[in-house]
Amino acid sequence: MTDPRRLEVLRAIVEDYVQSREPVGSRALLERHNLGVSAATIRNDMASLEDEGLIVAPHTSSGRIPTEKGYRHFVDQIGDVKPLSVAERRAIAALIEGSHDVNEVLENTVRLLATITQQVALIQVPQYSNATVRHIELVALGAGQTLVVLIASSGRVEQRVILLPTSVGDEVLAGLRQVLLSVLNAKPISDVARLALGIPELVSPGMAPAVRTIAEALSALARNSSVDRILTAGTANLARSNLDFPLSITPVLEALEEQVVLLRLFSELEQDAHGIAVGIGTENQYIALTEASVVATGYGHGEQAMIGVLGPTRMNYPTSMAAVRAVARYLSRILAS
Amino acid sequence: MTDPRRLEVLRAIVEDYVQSREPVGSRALLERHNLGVSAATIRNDMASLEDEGLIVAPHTSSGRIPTEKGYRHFVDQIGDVKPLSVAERRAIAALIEGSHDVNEVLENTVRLLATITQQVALIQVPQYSNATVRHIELVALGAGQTLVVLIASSGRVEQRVILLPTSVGDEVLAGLRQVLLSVLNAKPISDVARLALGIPELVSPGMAPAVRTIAEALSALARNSSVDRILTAGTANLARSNLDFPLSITPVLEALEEQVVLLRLFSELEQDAHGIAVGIGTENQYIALTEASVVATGYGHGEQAMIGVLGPTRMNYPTSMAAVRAVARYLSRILAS
DNA sequence: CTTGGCAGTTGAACGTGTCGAGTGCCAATG
DNA sequence: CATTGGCACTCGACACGTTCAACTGCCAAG
Repeated sequence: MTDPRRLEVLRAIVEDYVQSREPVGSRALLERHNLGVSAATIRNDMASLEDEGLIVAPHTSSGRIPTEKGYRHFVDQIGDVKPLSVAERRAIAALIEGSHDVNEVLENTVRLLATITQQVALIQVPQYSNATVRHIELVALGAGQTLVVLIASSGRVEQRVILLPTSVGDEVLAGLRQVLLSVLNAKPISDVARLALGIPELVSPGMAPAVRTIAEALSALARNSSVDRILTAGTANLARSNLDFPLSITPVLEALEEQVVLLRLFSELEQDAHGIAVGIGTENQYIALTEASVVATGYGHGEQAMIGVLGPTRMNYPTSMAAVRAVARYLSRILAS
Repeated sequence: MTDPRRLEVLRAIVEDYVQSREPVGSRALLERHNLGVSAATIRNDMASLEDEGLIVAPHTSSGRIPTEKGYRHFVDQIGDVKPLSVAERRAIAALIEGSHDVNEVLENTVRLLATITQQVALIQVPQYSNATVRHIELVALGAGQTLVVLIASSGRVEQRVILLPTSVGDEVLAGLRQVLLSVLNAKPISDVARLALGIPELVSPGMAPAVRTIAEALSALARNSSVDRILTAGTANLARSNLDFPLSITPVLEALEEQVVLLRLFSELEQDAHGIAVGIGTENQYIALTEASVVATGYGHGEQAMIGVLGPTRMNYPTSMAAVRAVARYLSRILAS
């Protein structure tokens, strides 16, 4: 399958089908693209493409639509990703730079990506595996309830309210904080759970139960802090492509509410030569997403996290790839500054 | 309209239509409910109900379906809200009690409510308007970046990373923290913005610019902290009731992504005698939600925040009301402990 | 006020015929 | 040997007509 004209025909079929959502026949193809050959020749090429499983005819006498394999060939064939329009790039710059907090940047970014691609956008909150403990705070809330705050060097803040077995005052908490910090400060987050175990032995026996409770909370927070999260935006766009999900968009919406599924989805993708990963239909392992495609790429320091869009298999891949890549680049730049 | 039989007929029509999604005729009604009268009598009653605008016939010769006004009568007519099943109540107790953090409780609760009602669930994060400043933390992140953390007595934690005009070390930050706390500690969150303005004058002129930046960040955090948020769950359930939204579920999904809309939706509801608020169709001001209904109730101290479900106008009101009320009660109990 | 019956209405379902788009194949051609 | 024009054939979409079942509304009788 190296015949350049056949590749061209495949490309034309994908483009037309993506736009019209209707099977495309040989004649219609001729009208919209000047391929320099007659309809009959196209038909022969189409027959070959069908033999190779790249396109398929829904019914005996109707136009062809691309198969997953066809989309895959189409995507692999894309030489260079076209840049975004000036207006789009300006919108990206304006919105991203207008945010303060890291979280705010991510939220605005994912909404923006959803808007420009008209699809569901996903962004993984960056994980700093080498983050260390920057600070620990204990705050008495009254009635024995205490707020435990763990601040990581990455800027991530985790909090939890716990109930201490013995009620303690602010000054005691301040002392405890010193003990905790002496052991944990500047230590890797990943070591917190282990180190926290030994802390109760450092204090007076009377305080040990309270400290044990706090240590457990810190372990949980540290674990939490190293758990990935994924933000989504534009789920409403899914409903618009209702017709593209033969059965229903329900399973897709359900999958979008399951962080675990999305994380696995991202982790299973492999980036191609352009640094963009595309998962088409059943290439995505998760059953609910076998009718969907994902376009994603890494961003940030060492591409530690991913950003991407999710839509129907019949999606405009070039546009999505361009948007995802452009947004990821801007985002990386902002985060690095 | 005080004829008890007619009310009974209305109730039967609503129940049947909610279950079958099909216009209900006089004969079908007789088969499913023993009303003690003949079909002809029912027909007369139906004619009266139609005159009053409580039901309507989609086409000349077809069964009747309830109008919004009909649903409203139906809901108002509900005498007592039936309790949940033992299994359901056990599930609520288990899930809610298994959470640590306040936020975790809310997240689990809203997911649970979505599951048992098979609808979209919404929960407003409680607002403590009388919350005070419990703690302020400044953490140097390097490269002049500083993390500002504001902890409220409500347990809410707001954070933001800022860029200081002059780079300052940890020990200086500790001093600044003392100054900030001396002014703001235990003050109402609502006063932070005003009080923070005067702080730069309390420090040496050299530090003033840095402190001004911090003060601005604190103002923003305080403002943020008194902004309501709404968590949602079960959006996938919307897709299942696709047929109940004549046009499309797109506008509804869009509305669900807009916090402002949801807040206004909640704020416009009025609770009835049972303490449950029901907004039916166009009773909801927001255009995208005029085909939807909301069932909600307050929870927590003084019913400061609301929890509820959103679904098609053709929803099972008694079940939804029961679930919302039960979940709200459990939640209030947990939060109070 | 209720009831049985009857005429009238109407959307849904189904079968039929036509139309257009598209394919596959084949012989002819450069 | 790839390409081309032509032709027969297939099949879904659409429009149309018919039938069917479910209702309603009304009326006269109980």
